[in-house]
Amino acid sequence: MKKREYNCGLDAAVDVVGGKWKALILWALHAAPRRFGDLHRNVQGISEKMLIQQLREMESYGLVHREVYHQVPPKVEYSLTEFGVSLNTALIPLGEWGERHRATIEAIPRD
Amino acid sequence: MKKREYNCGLDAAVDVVGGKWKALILWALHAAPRRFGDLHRNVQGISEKMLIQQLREMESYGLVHREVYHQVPPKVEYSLTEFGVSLNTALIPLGEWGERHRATIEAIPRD
DNA sequence: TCAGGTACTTACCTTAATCTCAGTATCGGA
DNA sequence: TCCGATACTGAGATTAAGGTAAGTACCTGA
Repeated sequence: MKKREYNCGLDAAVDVVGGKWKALILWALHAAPRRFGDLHRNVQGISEKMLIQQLREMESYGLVHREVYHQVPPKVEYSLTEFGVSLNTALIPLGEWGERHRATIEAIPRD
Repeated sequence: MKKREYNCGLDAAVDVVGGKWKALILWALHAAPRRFGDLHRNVQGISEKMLIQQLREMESYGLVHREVYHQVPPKVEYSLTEFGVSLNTALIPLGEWGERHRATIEAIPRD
């Protein structure tokens, strides 16, 4: 996130959820809390570094809660806060749109 | 857009609408077709180069229609296609979420 | 003592996104 | 002939995002 002032709500929302991974991570957390390794397996293609970086950012935004269990080997669970749930809910129609038009989107030529 | 294959609909949608400007341009077009200069004035902070670049991209995705009027000085109008309208509609809840939590989002510390 | 499992952390590098700023094309009218 | 209006276009630089690979820390149980 770069800006502090926005022209409209969508501007602000895209700034929060933009980037390659945030929406996917949010999505992966929608059903239940997940451990770090679990998320790593679930969000395909993400590196450990990126995963943590994004989780930390979202934690600082108040979207995600981080729960540490003091065990060895360590266990850390991530879950959505209420704020995170509300964002996830707002993303549902966009996800459905993407699902509905997936073939079209994948067929768009790029170079 | 970089990818050709997605894990879920949201993944695809974020790839389409991601970046700093696309959602805002889409939004600016929701009410009516607009001329280039009009858009430029309406999407605050965007440079001419970025505006065209994004419009062309969205045109190639089939989201935006470009209508040229052969006049001097030139007149070009951009409007949403049906596909663009459907995406815009899917973005409404996200826009509302951003509006509702705008103050919270603006208050997030960044560095 | 030492390997194993989990969750990070760090340094460094590559690529992609965005910005700045100057320039082009067209034609009607002063 | 030259200016103004509009819609671009391009070079070059800067900034941000993302990736790779190796290393750390902890305790447990063999």
